[in-house]
Amino acid sequence: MRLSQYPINTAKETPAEAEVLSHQLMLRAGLIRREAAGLYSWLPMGLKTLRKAETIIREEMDRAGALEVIMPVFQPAELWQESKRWTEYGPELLRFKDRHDRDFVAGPTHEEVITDIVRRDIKSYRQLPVNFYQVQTKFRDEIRPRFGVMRAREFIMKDAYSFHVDAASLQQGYRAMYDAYTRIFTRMGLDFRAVKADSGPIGGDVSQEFHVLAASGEDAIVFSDEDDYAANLEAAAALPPKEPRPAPREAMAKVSTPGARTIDELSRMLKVEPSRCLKTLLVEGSQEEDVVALLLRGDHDLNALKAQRLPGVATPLRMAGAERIARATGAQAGFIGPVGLRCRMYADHSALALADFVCGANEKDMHLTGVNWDRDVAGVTAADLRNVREGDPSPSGRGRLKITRGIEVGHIFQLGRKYSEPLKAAVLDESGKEVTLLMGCYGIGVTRVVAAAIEQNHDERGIIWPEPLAPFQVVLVPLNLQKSARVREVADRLYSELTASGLEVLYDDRDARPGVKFADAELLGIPHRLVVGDRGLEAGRLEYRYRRDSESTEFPADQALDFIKARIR
RNA sequence: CGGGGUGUAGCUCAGCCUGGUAGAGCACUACGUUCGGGACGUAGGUGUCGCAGGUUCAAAUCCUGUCACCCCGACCA
Repeated sequence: MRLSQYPINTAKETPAEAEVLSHQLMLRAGLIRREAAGLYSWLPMGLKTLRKAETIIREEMDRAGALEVIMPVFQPAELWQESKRWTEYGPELLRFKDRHDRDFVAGPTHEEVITDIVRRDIKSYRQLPVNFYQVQTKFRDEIRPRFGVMRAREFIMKDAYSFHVDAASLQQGYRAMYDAYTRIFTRMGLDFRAVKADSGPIGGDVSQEFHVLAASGEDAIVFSDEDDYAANLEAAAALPPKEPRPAPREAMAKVSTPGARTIDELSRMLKVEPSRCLKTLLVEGSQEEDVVALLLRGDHDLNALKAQRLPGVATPLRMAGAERIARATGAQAGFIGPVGLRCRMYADHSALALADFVCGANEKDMHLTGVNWDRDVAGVTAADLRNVREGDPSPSGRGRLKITRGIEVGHIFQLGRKYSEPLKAAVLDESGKEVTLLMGCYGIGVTRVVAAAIEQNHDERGIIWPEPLAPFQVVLVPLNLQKSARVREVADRLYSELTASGLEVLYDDRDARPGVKFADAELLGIPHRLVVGDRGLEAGRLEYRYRRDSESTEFPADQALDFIKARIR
């Protein structure tokens, strides 16, 4: 492609709307253009990369035996009513009516539609297992779209759905997708990790996420330093401490702690480590006006997902308001404690291992010291309530946990009968008996992958595309092209040769100064740069530089094709 | 949705407090010089000052409303 015929608009300045690096670079490089909150156009250079990602995904899905389909973006409400998600999904589901006043949704995902297709077309176990996939625009009316294409409202997803007669087949299909995803992200040249996940609103039993590792990632992921255990922080189990709880030594005493509303303030005022204080959080119960107390060590954080799974706790988790707290305890937040509290109480395993601890006295400006379980507090249920921390023992039993950050680019689920049951997708088995199908679903955020690739691969000059995703493999930079007949002749010939040999070459034949061309080549992140200049040609040499390198190398001009080919991939 | 903030040229922003001719840099067009790391000169085009109402002789500027967008918290590929 000749750059003179390829309108690109690179910017030196960072647009004010962009917060994260990938977003800034995508705008500066002219890959995308924002149309409205969370809605983006993909311009030619950006689309080239997007298509490369799609191609890798298609090849690997096809290789895994999945069949490509396209389903409608807009879906009839009836299907969503049948699966109950019409009411369960919430405001993220964009709903609208057509001219006949019929209800529709803009598809955020396609479990309902694919299940509808399968229940009508698949009648026999002999047609199973089967896996359908599509690469398609999805719409989720995110409360707050941000980070550009990373969390947009409209985005492109590869979604796949597999159907099975029995659990063994489902596991096999799931495993095949796990392997396909591993190949996909490996081929894309990304540093990624598969982690145990929470299933969220899609539902189901088993699920794993694929994360591209990047310091700016939105998710915390944890892994063992000794085996292959890895999980999303929100799904990582915190093991109970091994050491038995020490015996009580102190008597319980009430102390005045004016204004000490946080663990930090309390810890400073009483000169007690946060780990010896008890944090008491009141959350709304599932019954009207009910509250539930969650008890944690002062230095630990509540894990909302774990908490909202407990019996009696409202879903989604909501902290109790000031009025409810006052009604339940007679005090205000900051001075709550389990002693004498009469609501349902769950205590984290580590909190239960404390002896002689400090907690709120359910009285303004008062705390209790020397508090002990059983002796002073009764009726507490043990539970895993907290987020794990770096250094905690791994739930796998081997090693300690490390924490890093990741961008979720893929998610695979074993859904079981969550959709096939309500939508009545069943086939006859070999004995002529009707069996409800088991289902798996598998998603990749294609547009997000592109952003994640940049988030993981950039420097102060711009994008550094992993080669499989780069819009062009080679950027050909002639210097003083307009004046030097020799440069033009060599560059034109090189361009023809390289292109004819199947390489994707971006030929910067603009009438621009060298600095401009170099800067754009680096911002755009083209992996291989070939410079043609009079200075080198005097000695019969060309100059080559790999985008990640800081130094250039020279080589004989007549060996360009071999030289480049040896360095591709 | 709650809290904070911003809307002025394609982009980054100044001007607003204290009302009186709408600006700078980048980008864009033409010409000339320059040409191995984001050049320079000359000339040029570019605006519903987010929108609507109000106050005033006069509003980018003051007042009211409204819309959009961005940032911080609960969701997801």
